[in-house]
Amino acid sequence: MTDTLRQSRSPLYLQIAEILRQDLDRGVWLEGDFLPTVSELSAKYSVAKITVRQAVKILDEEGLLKARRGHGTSVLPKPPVRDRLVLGTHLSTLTDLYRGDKPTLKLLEDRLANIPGKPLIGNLSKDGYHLLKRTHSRNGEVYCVISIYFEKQLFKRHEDEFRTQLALPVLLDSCDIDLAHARQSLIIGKCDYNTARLLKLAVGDSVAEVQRVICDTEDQVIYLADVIYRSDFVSLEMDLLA
Amino acid sequence: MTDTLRQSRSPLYLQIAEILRQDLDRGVWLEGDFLPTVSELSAKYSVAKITVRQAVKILDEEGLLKARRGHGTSVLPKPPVRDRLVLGTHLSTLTDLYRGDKPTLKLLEDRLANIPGKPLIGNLSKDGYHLLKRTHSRNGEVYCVISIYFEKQLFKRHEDEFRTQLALPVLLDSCDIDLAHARQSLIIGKCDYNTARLLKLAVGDSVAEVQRVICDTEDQVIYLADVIYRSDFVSLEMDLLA
DNA sequence: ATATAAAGTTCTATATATAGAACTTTAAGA
DNA sequence: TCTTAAAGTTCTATATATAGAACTTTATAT
Repeated sequence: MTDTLRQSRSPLYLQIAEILRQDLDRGVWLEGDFLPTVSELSAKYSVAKITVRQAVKILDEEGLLKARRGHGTSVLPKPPVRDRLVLGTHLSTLTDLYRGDKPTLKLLEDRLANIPGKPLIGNLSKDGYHLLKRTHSRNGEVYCVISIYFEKQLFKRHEDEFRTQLALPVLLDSCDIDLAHARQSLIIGKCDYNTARLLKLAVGDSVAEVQRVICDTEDQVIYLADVIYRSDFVSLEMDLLA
Repeated sequence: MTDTLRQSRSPLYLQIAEILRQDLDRGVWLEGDFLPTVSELSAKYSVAKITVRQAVKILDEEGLLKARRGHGTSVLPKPPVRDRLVLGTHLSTLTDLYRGDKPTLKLLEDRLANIPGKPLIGNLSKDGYHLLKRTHSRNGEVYCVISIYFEKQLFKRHEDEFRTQLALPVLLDSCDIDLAHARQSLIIGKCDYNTARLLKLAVGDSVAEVQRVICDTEDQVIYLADVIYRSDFVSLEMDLLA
């Protein structure tokens, strides 16, 4: 049971920690149970006891386990699970996501900019775009970095609202904005250095990279958001027969 | 520029490699360009030259760069990008995904089983379920592990087809199957040991955990699939105004 | 042929990861 | 109080990660 573990460049103790974390999560052991001893785990995974001990130490530090000499390693009560953000699959549900619980916004960039790359749909405005880049936090935790490109004229008409509120509710609630097409994409990527700093992650940790594009009736992009979410914060759910 | 890097438990050289890989991917350097020298990168990231050299070696091994003494480190042509699987957001598009390019199936388990946990929607059949667990491969690469639970009576009626073909096309094309509700969820998780072996990943690597549930008109679950995709294989795209 | 530039190696050094064994400390039961 | 069980420490050991410096090798320009 070591081929896969030893082929990885990740330290063994981190992998063992992850295996144990997942076993805990899926209920292999319940609160109050004892894990197999360090010696047993060492034999099971064919690694040194110090390696298991280091792994257990991490989980101890995370509040999942309690190791005590002369006693064993016991399972602590599961910490309350932070709810995941359910990314809506319709503009209205996506927008509703924020009505109840507005995150804390922190502005990072506020300037004229061109949309990088090719959008999912639509054509780019010749007037250019206004970029607001900011982080969203909830309970003190930064959970996403969002770069929003507003079509310049649109931005001018709603500047005060866009600067102070979440963008999608503003877009949907404004009578003078004609939304004709909207698409969203998601891929799973890896955190880069700048995003790692903002999201309190390590470089290479997984993130959800989401792009949302909204076009008017002339198929012009009026809103484009590139969002990097911490992967542990998001989930998606959708009706396959809608 | 080292706080974030040194707070991680991941070896520095792996993080530097990831930073460089992402810079390459986003076009900071193009084919034929030279990277900054090992000394320059060492200074930039405040790490030893041997650390940078190890990072560059990984990218050299991946075919992204070519380091030559007396010359520098040049950028090689990007390897062809493997297309991501676009996970449909409607049953029909999801099913069409497979019509054109059937993956290679490898059976892992084939037995009576109960659906673990609570499904997204619907009620569980008292008759129980038949489980087929298998891997899907494309071009020799295993890209997902899928556990499909078929309602027992349904399975009996279509056993030969379910055993040899992809399940969703069978479900949709059969006249005697009444699909009333279908939902899909996705979260981003981490690879466990068993899945790591099957998907040729390391424990802890990111994966997409998808559940699809289909119910009949009596709100009974007739099909439930738990799928673990390699995160680099999947993408989602959806119409937000559908 | 020579000089310069840059990767790569060797050296000395410390820190961390991992291994196995022996020993110590703590906890709990008899 | 004693015994047993299990975590934790210390020891010896090797491997790997990381650091800085000096040196070597290779490639290229002059």
